[in-house]
Amino acid sequence: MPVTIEDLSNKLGVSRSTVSKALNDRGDVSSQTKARVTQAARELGYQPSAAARNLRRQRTDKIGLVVNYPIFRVSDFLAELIPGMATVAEEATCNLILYTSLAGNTQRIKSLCRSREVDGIIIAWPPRLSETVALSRLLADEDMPHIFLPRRVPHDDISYVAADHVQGARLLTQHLITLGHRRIGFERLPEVFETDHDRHTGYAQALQEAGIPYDPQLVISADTNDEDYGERSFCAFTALPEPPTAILFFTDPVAIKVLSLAKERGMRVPQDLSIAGYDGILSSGVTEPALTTVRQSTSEMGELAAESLLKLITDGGAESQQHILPVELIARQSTAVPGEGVA
Amino acid sequence: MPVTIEDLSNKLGVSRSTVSKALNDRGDVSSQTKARVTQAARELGYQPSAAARNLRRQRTDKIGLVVNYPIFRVSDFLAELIPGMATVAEEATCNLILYTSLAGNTQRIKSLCRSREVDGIIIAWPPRLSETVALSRLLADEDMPHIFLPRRVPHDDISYVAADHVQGARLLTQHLITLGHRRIGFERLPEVFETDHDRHTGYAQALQEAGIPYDPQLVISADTNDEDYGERSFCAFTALPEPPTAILFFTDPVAIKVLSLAKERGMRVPQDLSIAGYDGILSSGVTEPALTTVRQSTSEMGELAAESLLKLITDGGAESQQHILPVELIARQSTAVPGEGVA
DNA sequence: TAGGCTTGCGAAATCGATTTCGTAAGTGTG
DNA sequence: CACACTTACGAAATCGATTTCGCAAGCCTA
Repeated sequence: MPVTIEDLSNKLGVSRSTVSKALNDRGDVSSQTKARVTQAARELGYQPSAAARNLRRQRTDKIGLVVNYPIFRVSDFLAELIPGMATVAEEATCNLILYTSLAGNTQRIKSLCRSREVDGIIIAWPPRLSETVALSRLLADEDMPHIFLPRRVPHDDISYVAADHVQGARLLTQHLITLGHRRIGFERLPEVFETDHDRHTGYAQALQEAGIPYDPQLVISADTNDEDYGERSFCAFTALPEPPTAILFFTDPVAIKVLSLAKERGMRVPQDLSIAGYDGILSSGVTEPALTTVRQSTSEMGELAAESLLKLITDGGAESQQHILPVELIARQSTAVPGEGVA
Repeated sequence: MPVTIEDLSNKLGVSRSTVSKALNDRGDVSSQTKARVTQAARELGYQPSAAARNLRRQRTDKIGLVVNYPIFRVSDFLAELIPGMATVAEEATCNLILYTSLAGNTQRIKSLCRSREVDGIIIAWPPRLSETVALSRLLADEDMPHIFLPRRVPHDDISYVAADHVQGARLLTQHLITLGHRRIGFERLPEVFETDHDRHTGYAQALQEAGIPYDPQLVISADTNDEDYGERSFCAFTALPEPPTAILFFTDPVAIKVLSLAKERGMRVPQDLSIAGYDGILSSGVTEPALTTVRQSTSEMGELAAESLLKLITDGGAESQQHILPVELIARQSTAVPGEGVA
């Protein structure tokens, strides 16, 4: 049995209240007594019971991360997200609890709130906007501080951390235009509402800035019924009467798959076709050719989300936390001047 | 304020004890009362306070994962490990708490034990064997169930989950021998005691089985003072009077780095040199040439660790859990018949 | 009908901390 | 010297559940 505050108070001949106050700097205790208590606590290796403390304080110093496991398992998103998040939390003497089987289950999320086993929740799964809003309302009703990730939410009162996808798509498109491309294919993923919308905006902006007319034929919506949608998008692009000389795919994994697909069909990347991905996953750097992509710093996103949630917790959610992180273009060998190889 | 058991008992006109017993199937309650209580609990959305329950039950239904963040951040190890682990835990109505800043800090680990905020601990950082043993003793003294990952621990009373590295290195070596290699370089990493030892055993076994004499010159200990040790190992191998025709590197990231290094020096892989990695990280599949490697299923490891820890918790640690998971050879294009390219 | 047994429920103790509030001793002031 | 005021401490309430134990009512049996 671990040492309790009672053991300490018995040993010292003072009351439990005094011990507690001494250890928590509550004033109201003479400096000598405090010294004696501190000393004895160290000697006995006293550590307050988390459960007892949580119960009395109505606070757990834990934050929850709700993730959608099947979706994130494929990428290294979690690997980058979690450690930074946990580390930031720990700097505030808080810990991260993982919930991998709550995504989409409103009932169980409500239970989590009522059990009060966390002080706040980070939601990292990509639901539709309507679900996001409904969920946010639910959590607000339960007085549970929360923040969404990694999508922008177009509501003033909902907190989120996201990346600047307008800028991301814009940078990629500009990069291709600078290389001399005029027909640039753009893959859309309408399920991912705000992200898709933002990227499309950035793509259109870059075209307009360069005076290139927007051609709807070059914008193809992926059909995501199964995992192979990348292949179908690719075929749709190449089947065009006048195919693009460069294509922006929605994610790196898809672009990487298309890389080998193109090779199989005897198309050379980047000589015959420039290809770009999105996200900057680790693998994108080691393909042949290495993939041009946009990197969003997932670890920063995690850290910022944790910080913001901690603020929401302490401030009582006075003002919502909305953060858009800058992204970075990583130009590599999968994009080049049309018709030419790498320099 | 959330609904408490008191609210429920008031509303129903029964005592708190009865409510608790009804909801926890403690017998001692008539079926009608139980029905009324259950019904009312559902209506009011009652969920017991985690803190109160933890305090009384002396159990939290939480397990801790202690990781060494800086080391694991580079790979996708965590991304594969954590979700499976968390999911298994959740199937047993348990959750995973992450600790990223405890590795190596004995004092804080002891505090974690005494605060009793978790029922058991999974330790996933690669300390020396001596540290592992000392840590295990400490945890045992604190009555804290625990299990180590991902290394074998040569002590009967210490629980761990690891991969079969004897077999892993053996498979790789056999694969190269089958291709016709006779001079196979082997990179050692002596810090990683058991793992290094096991792999070396597997390497030596395979050589012996094939009747190839063991040449100590072909076995090079990496000098891991900085991150670029892969380059130094590679140079050491190529500087040999009679260099190997194939090299087994200790990890995939190192092997991948060597892939580009070799290319820079005008060596063709696999025609001039076969290269193999170890671990089967995601990136290993997309390099050019794709990397031959040994895959250990990190997700299975996580799941098994969680299961085993849960057993240790319920059984009171009656018998230690020691598991060695099989590994799988993934033969790809970075290895080939010496002098020849891919088929 | 007395005695024993089962059934169903509630009062109270308990888990281990924090926090409120009351009070005795000491200190300073006019 | 009387009176307020500060200082240091402890008794007791509190957080919200679970668990122990005692008791009353109903039932059965001899």
